[in-house]
Amino acid sequence: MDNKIEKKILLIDMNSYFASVEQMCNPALKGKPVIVCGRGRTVVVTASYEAREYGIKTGMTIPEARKLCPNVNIVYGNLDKYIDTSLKIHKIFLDFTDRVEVFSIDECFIDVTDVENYYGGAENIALIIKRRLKYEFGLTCSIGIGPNKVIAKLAAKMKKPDGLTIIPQKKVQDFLKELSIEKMQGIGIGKHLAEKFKKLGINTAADLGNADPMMLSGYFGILGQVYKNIGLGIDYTPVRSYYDKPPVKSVGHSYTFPQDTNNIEVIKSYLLMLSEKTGERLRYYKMAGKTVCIFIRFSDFSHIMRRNTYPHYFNSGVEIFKKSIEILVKNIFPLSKKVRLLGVSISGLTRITTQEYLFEEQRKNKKLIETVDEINGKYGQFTIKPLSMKIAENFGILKKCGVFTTRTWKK
DNA sequence: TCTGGGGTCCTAGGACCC
DNA sequence: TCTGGGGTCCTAGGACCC
Repeated sequence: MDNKIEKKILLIDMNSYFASVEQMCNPALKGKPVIVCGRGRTVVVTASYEAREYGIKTGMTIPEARKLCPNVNIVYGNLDKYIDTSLKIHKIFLDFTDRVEVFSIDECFIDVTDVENYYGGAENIALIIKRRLKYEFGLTCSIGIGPNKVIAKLAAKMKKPDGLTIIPQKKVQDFLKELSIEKMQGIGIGKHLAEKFKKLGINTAADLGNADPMMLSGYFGILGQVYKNIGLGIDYTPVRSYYDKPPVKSVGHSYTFPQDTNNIEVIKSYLLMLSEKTGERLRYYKMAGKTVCIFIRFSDFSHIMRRNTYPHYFNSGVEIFKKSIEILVKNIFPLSKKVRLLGVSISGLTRITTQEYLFEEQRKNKKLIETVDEINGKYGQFTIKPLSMKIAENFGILKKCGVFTTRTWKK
């Protein structure tokens, strides 16, 4: 790169975000062990730092968490609330620059290179952000500052909660020398890869940077060079503007049954529900797709994925459902094992305008679908629902398991 | 009361066309 | 009148992220 100015990139990582938002909304939970989870057969999605002190971690089952801390407060997650809070938090970042890239619901990169001088430097910006988050939301975050996104991300992980870690360019090499390969999770080097690297004698980030490129490309193909760059602390990917969002590539929903099942009628009913949810969200995004993918996890945790691409685009729940059934009948039925989880997703997406409802049936249904979406958007998902979904309800398990939670797709 | 749900990207291999 | 190669699209599956 011929750019000689050292970039100043922040990664803001909200600490135990979902649990902290719950504590902020309900003062009775403050200072107490809290876990946020879904309904049904679920796991801990986020644990507050008080809960972590008992050894509770993300991904644990609820009974496991209870065993470690019998008095743990269990909260059912409310994604809308977390999204709304996120959007408000982003406004703080946008006060400095629009170079704010949303990395996930609780993480943002901010490139302050061009504006840091107005605020007394990047570190000062980080301190202002921390103060405002604490004062305006009662939330803490860990911030990493580095010359690129990879280093900023790694730096943010150094101190949690409420940390601030700065790694300027001149300190990068020392930092990488100390960094074990397991601590590089979150930047594309997961558990499997870390193990593979260790077998090759690569134990630190610096080892990865010094590894023979031919050897790396022999094992990992074109990704070899990518890994080497990570090990060298090199990363040229820019921080995108907040207003320049990459297009959605796929949309889908999945559901774990309360009990494993091989009842075809039950499976079909849930498939319809998942298809409707997927269609509703596609329409919210003003998109349509032509590839339908069915994912099934069996009771023994093996899985199967089958997809099919169709010649035209569609976004109605019923159409997604019909295609899904086709795929099931052709590729998956008869079932050899009971089904644990069922997922539907649609890809091969395109943006659509009103005129692009190409097919007669879709055009006829368009008004009806729009009306139903409007009512469901106002009064909650599945206020109006297809008759056949009643089948699943008759099994008395849909409502119990929170399938009918209201979800609107703001942003 | 063992193991969620939402995504992205990459690869290998096959079909098909020129 | 034998045989290859490039390009593109598609599918299945895996690794990875939060």
